[in-house]
Amino acid sequence: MVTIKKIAEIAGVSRGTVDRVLNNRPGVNAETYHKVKEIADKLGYEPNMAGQMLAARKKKIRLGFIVCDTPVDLFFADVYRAACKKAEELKTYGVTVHFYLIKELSDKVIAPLLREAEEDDLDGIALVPLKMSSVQTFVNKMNARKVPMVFFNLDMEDVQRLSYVGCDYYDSGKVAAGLISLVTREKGKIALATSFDEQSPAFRQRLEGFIKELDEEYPQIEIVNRDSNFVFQKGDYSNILDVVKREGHLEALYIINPGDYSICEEVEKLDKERRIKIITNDVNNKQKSFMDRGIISATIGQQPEKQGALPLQILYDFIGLGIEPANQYLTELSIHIKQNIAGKV
Amino acid sequence: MVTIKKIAEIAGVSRGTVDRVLNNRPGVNAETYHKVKEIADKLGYEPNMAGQMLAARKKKIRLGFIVCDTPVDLFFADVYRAACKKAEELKTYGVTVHFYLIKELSDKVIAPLLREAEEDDLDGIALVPLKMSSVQTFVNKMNARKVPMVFFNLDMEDVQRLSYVGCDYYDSGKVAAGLISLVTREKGKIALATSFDEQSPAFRQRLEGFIKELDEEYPQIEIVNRDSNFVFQKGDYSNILDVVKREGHLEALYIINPGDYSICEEVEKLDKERRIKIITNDVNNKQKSFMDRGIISATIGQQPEKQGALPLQILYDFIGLGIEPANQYLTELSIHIKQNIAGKV
DNA sequence: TTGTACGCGTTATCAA
DNA sequence: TTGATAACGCGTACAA
Repeated sequence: MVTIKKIAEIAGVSRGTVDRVLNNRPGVNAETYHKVKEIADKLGYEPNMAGQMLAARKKKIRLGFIVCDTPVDLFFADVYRAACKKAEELKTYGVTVHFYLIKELSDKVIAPLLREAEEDDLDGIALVPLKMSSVQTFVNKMNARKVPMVFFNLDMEDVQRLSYVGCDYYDSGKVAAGLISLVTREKGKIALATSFDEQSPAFRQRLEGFIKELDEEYPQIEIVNRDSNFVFQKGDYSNILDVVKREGHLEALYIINPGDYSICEEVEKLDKERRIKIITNDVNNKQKSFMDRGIISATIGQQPEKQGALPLQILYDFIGLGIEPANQYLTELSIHIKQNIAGKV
Repeated sequence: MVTIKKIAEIAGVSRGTVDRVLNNRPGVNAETYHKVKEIADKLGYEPNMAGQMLAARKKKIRLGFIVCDTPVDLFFADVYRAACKKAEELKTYGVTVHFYLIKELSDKVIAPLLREAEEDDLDGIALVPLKMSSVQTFVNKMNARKVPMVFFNLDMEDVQRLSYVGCDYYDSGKVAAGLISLVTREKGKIALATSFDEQSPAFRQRLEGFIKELDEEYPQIEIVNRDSNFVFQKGDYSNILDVVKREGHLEALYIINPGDYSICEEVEKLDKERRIKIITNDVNNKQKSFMDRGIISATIGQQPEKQGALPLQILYDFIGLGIEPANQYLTELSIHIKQNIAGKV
């Protein structure tokens, strides 16, 4: 194994010099720089993680994790849990993680929380870049301060960020289309439904991928409400139920953003013979019970554990160990049915 | 954070003594032992991994990884690849991994390979406990020598082993039943097919889980060849094809152990209208192409990467860091369709 | 510009 | 039975 010490011996310089070269720190003669660099490259130097971690403890890295924490956001509850676990693990390496819990999705509630985060002078931040003015302002400020940020669950263009951890929503829609093709045997009428979330463009991307895949691969499947009437308001599913009633033989329903999932029960009441197969997103206890009862047929997960843990790991690796992350880490679009959901919730 | 040094200070002894106590090494006065132990417990001492890893390099741990490597075993090719990657990673910690590649599944070929492994005097071994005399003998010998072993892909009862990494085949069969219920809309005729593998009881367990779940949850689905005629011989699919021909309207086919997958093409030739939905196991390039062509509808994966990497990690953690593993680590039964298979192969 | 020395936490070895 | 010390690889503060 190639160590700094070994390189120093071969190059005939001190360990300090080699360290300066490898970490691109100033104060090295150009000639020695090249000599050392060459040897290191040739021997294939890779810093030893154990040593790095041990040394990194002195840095006392402070990270922030901003996430919503409301009874209805079951997905983010899982994310939060995973982040807590990772935070505990990182303690050993001298890292402290500050959590900022969003209790309500309004600028009024979020703004003071983010002000707090600003003042805490963090070394790195993980957050969902919601399309809200308070969040946008915060992101811009942190960018100006050069504080590294990792986005999770949602990406944002035209903004400097270290990395993104989350799913590809367009592909998620395509997977939904594939599932619809399975349960319909590639033909028949189906419908769409979603709640509207102005803070996130995710459902639009899912919709796009879904329609694209269905049109291209399964032309015999007809979406009865593809251009209108698929968005329901919180608690009021009348327009969706009307569609279900109007169409005699609906084979399946893709619920993109189910809200609190009660729409599933409403649809089932209209569908005594259990003809309509419901496909939806994410995995949680409420869904699990609906699956057990045969109300939901399949669901598409997006690894909340990874979305909680990886951003913190990325920030630590970058700040503590100098490891550049990839531009994005896409979570797997896992398919869950009644039989393989047990261990997930 | 609680360190050995801190405990030593509080207890008024040296670090060496604390180390002896924490690692249950002999040569400590009973009284000091209890005093130190108590303090460590009270403060909740957790060994620092970075420190341990740094120190563990001196042990020069030697691990063995025994796996089959033939053109037809696509699943184990993925396992092997993952193990190689993990071995590379472990090099940093002073671990060398010796690979023993089984080129043919016969005692004649395997016996000398395992003899080699015996002589290499390994500190720990990862292998599939095949039901073959050469393997059984080897396992017993290693057990007598108290060499820790981790089994992957297949577990074995009545044998001391450190841990098992692989799927639950019974549950795998249940997931297959769930998929069959999806593609059939819970009714109609389906058929079974599998190649026979005497070295592994896996397909029997899958079969059991499949039938159990189908009988209990989906009584309207009929397995036309549930008691006979579902095992095909290598390259000869006549009995299965006869079943397909005989039954006019087969909705689906569950191929448990597909062999080289060519059976899928044969079935498709008989099924011009693409009525029969094929469900099978594992994920690889051959399958992917069949999925793209619509020949296979869905497949159930069992995380070959995890089966390759985790056994080595477990052995290192145990031998190098003294971390006791769980009794088993079940891999996820992931469902793959055309749309979410891209990144997997 | 370069070298030296210490500390991080754990383990092993040698001395007492 | 115990203590002291060196070593692992890295980062950095300080000295030259």
